[in-house]
Amino acid sequence: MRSYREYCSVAKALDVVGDRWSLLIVRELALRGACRYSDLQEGLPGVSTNLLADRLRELERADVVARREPRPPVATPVFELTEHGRELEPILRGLMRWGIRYMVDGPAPDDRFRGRWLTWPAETFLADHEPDAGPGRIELDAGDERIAVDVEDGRISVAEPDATDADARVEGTPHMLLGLLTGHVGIDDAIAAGVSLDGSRSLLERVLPAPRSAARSA
Amino acid sequence: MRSYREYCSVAKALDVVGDRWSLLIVRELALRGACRYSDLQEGLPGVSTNLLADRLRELERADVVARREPRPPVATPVFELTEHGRELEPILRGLMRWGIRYMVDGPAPDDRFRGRWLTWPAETFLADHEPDAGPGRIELDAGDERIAVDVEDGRISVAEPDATDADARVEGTPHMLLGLLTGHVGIDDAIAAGVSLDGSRSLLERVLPAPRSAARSA
DNA sequence: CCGCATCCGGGGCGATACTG
DNA sequence: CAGTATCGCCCCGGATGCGG
Repeated sequence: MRSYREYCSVAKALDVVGDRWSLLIVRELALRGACRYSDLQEGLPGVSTNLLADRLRELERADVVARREPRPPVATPVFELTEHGRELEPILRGLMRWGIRYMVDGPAPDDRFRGRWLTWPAETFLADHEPDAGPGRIELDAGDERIAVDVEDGRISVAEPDATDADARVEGTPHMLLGLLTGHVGIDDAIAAGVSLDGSRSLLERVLPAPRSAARSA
Repeated sequence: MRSYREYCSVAKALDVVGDRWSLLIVRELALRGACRYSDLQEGLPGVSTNLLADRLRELERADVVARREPRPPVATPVFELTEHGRELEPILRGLMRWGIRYMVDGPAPDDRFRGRWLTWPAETFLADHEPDAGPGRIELDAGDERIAVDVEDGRISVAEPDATDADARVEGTPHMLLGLLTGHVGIDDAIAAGVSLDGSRSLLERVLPAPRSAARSA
């Protein structure tokens, strides 16, 4: 991008990450950790391949992204955030929270979705309201890929689902799952709208936020 | 801007404020409060008039900016942030802090500057290290416009300079003033580099951060 | 197959001129 | 003062090619 040519720190930051796709590339690297070029493509539906290569180069030059060439057995380079790049995460989480209002009405007809994008909403909006109730795991399944929400000692963390079987499994559309996480949809309304809940309902109730104005129960 | 068409809250936020100049317009409105079209032009050197008009329209549609038409005696419309728009301020402050690293080497030859852009750095990096020492005011003058830093009861706030005369006045290049605020330049080095300090040096020392690695004293 | 580089078409962007 | 109008240009997007 052309520089704003302003001696202002906000403008300088945007000179570096204000380009189209740049912050979404950082989002993907922050959510995935180190990953390959094709992983980034999968997590950034809509990006064109030349743009992705261009941005990665620019971000590498600006010390936001580092490219590692693995040892000979593995041939494909791996991209990851530098420490400086990782410092963008709170800003991205801020944008996530700010943008929630544009999500509550559901996706546009041709919006793409990846389950991983629920990670920050889960960590932001969920809370353990019964810290003494012991650990538990909730699996969220929005169709394409699942995430695991771990609840323990008053803390919420998100992991990739592994062999560990969850105490509760919630399956539904991205719109409904996000509505549950943000409190815009209550459990009963979600189930009425097609969400399926297997396992411990009480574990889910333990972490969900209090319903917001738009969420009425039947 | 074209939508990213991703059902992700970060992407949706960038659909709204990811356009070129959009976040800088929000910066200017956050720093100034309600102001006129020409005020925005003055605070956004480099923006073209059609872009500014376009962005203001888009931001108004997205409920980030509100346009008020004053009563007949005053004929010119006034722009201000909505409540939703004001919620971008912590994000902009985060970008400011993140971008500081691109400022420490000084401005590019053709960078523009406005004194108001020192407001957030002052509020971020200064601190009252002697909360019981009584109130004081420091005026920062980078040539084009001044800002007043008020120190009182352990708190730092920035105001526009008025008739109140300051206890200390610091005058110098934007680069040197920012270096002082961030701790990259010590007082003595700043003075040696051409910064002029009138009034209470101790008041300045009371609020400046501890020098960072790059700041050596002579 | 993965990781890009190249090649256009279209539109966002930048600079200037102009008008109520 | 507050924009609108116009016109290039270059960035972006989509498709394709191609070497390792």
